[in-house]
Amino acid sequence: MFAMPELPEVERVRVTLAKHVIGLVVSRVSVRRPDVVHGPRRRGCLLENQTISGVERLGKQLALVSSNISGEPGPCVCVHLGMSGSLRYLPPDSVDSLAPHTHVVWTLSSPRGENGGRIAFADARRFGGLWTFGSRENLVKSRWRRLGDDALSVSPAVLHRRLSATRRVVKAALLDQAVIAGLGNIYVDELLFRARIHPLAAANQLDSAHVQRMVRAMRALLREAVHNGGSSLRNYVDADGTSGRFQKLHQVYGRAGCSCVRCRSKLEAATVGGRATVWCPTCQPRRPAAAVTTKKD
DNA sequence: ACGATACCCTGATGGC
DNA sequence: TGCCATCAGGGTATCG
Repeated sequence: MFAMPELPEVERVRVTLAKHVIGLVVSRVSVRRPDVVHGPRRRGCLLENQTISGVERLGKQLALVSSNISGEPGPCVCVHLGMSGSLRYLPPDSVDSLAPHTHVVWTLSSPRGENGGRIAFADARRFGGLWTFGSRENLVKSRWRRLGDDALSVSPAVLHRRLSATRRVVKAALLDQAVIAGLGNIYVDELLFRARIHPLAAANQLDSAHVQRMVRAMRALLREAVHNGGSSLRNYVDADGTSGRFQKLHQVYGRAGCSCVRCRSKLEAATVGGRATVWCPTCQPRRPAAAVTTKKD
């Protein structure tokens, strides 16, 4: 348990960072730990002398998108925060020394050359990293092509199709970023609880009503989490250094053995898909379809 | 094709 | 107080 940035936390970083850096020029890049940077390393690949034109997100991954001085598309850096990564904006007047494990620092200036502050990428465990691309299009065509649709915008039909194609248990499938992008251990447990689906239910046994319920619960959950600044379990902060509050609203994650907020049953726990998993045995029946309809058995 | 497992890595935690 | 084993987890790789 550390920062664990999932979709809501990464979205907060995206918004808070974009607010400060769009339109600024990268005047210098300092790579303090070269092994966190993957992909081409030619000059400019880390956005030197480029203007930051956008900060995008797909699932848990971010992209700093640039354009050159004439506004033509420039290189692009994909940022994955992994378990413990952070991307902070440090304003021009900031006197704070860099956080421990800061691996890359972008120094920014306004188009007129005034001090524009800095962006700092830090990642203690180094499960995250940076990937360079010649253009945004290259990122989307290669690395991001391997990801499923974003959890905030996936349609029930698409998710249903993806889930129907795997015999894994639903929790394992939802954690797979190629199935759906953005969910991690916390939000999968929370959304399955809200949708009243057992984490060990077979993904390909869910009917369209289940998936529809799941998508509805997922959107509501993720939006609430974003609006609450995400979940800060140890030290997650957004680009401004602000912590989230959503951890106080978790209904099952981290509550193994506690009573269900809905029915007071004792929450159960097990390892599923290699991850600690908590659910309510009453609210989340093992066979969602059978629970109401089946008479004989 | 899938599950199980190991690995990467560091900091927080609990036991002694 | 201090040491040490344990745990946490996103993603990838490997084996069965």
